[in-house]
Amino acid sequence: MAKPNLHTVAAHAGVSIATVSKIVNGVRYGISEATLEKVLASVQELGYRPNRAGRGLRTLRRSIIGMAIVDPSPTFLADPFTTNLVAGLSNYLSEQGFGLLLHGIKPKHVDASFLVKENVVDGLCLMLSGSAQLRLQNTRLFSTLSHPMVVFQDHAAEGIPDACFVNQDDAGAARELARQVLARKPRTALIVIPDIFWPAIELRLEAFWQTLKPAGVATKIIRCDESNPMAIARAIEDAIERTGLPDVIIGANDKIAIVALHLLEERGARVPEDVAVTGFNAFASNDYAGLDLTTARSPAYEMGELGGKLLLERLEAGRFEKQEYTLPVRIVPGATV
Amino acid sequence: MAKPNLHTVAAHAGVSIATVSKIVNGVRYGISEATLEKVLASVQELGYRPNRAGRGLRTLRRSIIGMAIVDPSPTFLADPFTTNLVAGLSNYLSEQGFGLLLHGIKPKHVDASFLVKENVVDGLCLMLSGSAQLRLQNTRLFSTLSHPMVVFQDHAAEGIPDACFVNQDDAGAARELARQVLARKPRTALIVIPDIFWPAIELRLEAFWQTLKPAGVATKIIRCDESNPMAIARAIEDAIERTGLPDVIIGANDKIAIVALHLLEERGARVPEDVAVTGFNAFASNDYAGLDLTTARSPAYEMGELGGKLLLERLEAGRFEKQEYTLPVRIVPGATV
DNA sequence: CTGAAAGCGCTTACAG
DNA sequence: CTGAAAGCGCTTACAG
Repeated sequence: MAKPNLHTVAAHAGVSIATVSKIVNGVRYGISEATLEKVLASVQELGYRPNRAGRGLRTLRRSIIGMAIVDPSPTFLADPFTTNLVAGLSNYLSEQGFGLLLHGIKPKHVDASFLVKENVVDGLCLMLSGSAQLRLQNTRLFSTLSHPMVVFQDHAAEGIPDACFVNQDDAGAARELARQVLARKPRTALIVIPDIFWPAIELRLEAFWQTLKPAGVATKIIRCDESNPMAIARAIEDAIERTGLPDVIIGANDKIAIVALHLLEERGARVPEDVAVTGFNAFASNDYAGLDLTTARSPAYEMGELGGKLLLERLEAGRFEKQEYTLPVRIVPGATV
Repeated sequence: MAKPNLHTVAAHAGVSIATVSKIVNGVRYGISEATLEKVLASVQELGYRPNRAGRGLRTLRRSIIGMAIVDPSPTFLADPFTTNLVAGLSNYLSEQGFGLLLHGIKPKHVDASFLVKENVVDGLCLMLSGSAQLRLQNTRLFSTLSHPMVVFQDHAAEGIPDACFVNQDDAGAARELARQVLARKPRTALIVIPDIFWPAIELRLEAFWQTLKPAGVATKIIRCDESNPMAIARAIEDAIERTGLPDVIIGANDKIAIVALHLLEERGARVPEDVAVTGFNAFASNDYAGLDLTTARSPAYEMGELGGKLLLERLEAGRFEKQEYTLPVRIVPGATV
């Protein structure tokens, strides 16, 4: 049996499609009680559900927001930051009757995405990995689509109109963590970051560096494949072999810090007496490690909600009020510094 | 500047909209070389992107699949099982030019979801928590929408037409884990499961029980809020207080097993000599714990891909070929049994 | 090889 | 209070 449409319902109730349309859309003025009841009964009986393609065509609004996550990994949702952000965004949009079209895209294939090639959404949310240059290039590409955009974890750039940037205060929290570390008067520090470029990581790195350097701390930076705990451990081991045990190990995120803690335990180094350790972007999922890590808690879920809110307000108002928002990141004092 | 449509492009190229439509859709027969070039140039120059609402209305196909995750938690994406499944599904659909509309729904609010109230998608993927009765009720509700459905981690039921069920072999893997545990000749076992109802958990529980019971193992089952490591630890502590240290602790998933391992270490119990421990649904994200846990690796990503494939084949063929698929779950031998 | 025309399901300004 | 009609952007069978 074919799906009922406005005509089916109108015929069943003995009224015009215009009347059914009004009632289905909640218009109640200028509708007689009798008609209302008849139509509502028919809708119920036939199981009518409005086809969004029809409404979308008529109103040129589809009530769908696209979320493009540009990430080289197929498990682009693996990171709890992404997961929490998407959950916050999706829940907010759902409450407002909007759908979230989720799309993980490889950095090299952005132009092949149907979000780019076709006109499917009312607005776009973006989260991009890659070097600043590649990110800018991809952001420009998305911006040619003339959809309002909310970009997460990146900073405003020239020539990106109708966009709003939503960040967490990576630099501020990294500075604060570094300051706490400095209280231990370290002489050497090892900063461990992922080999994939993420803008937030670069910001943290910069803030760590700018705080430790002037204090005279000899700081070394190493990169590793953070999707693999073995690779993280090997990278840290290597660094220790070469330059000895540092006074501090700063993980660019909690995963890295957790691997560092296990490795230090194996080597019999005391934390924080011999080596202090910090993480970043704490999420509930890390609590299972049972480690009392000094770290910073990410407001990823709230960022998702805020991004959704800003995008829907933009759709309403015709423009973004502010170009950039930065959410505070709370330091989680632990036992590792 | 308004978005270009078929008319804009047709006017620019000096042809009819029918011709532009054909060319944009890749039709190449019966099109002269000159026309092809002219139109392609106009498309390029104007930055034309077909509006899916228009095509969708005409073809009654929207190339969008809905994924409904019925979960009481707002962070419905927190579990790595869900995350991997969604990534596999989303990637498969993207490759085929389909979009994934993601929607986390509270069990009590299913009928308020726009996936239910409106006609937005070509097909539906479902993942449901809750008691068997509540799940069946919600599955029935979704099935009244007459969309083809792929249901993950649940079993075929009466009165759900046009649906296909995709599972992992929870029972088989649980039986195998229990058998390995039995090799240690345990007399007592503690099974720890989440207090939220998930069908997969029930299946594992049943399989553990059916394997341990006939072997004469005194088996106790406790429930806990697995979203909170403290709550897990407290529940296990309580059980140990009451009935002493069991010979085996069986976690319904890896999170629970990891908390159990930390707790046993604190108590000075040796693993596996004093207490053997098993987990379930291992994912890369758990490797960071640095524990060599005996567990089972979930094919969640592959389940997502398979679900997407089955749904698109169903759209093509008009019906599902098989009603149920069960993917194997590989045991990961560790050092905790 | 090309285009005119019908129609997918819906909303809305307007006439009655 | 109700409905006829136009039109959103597109595809497709058909005529030329």
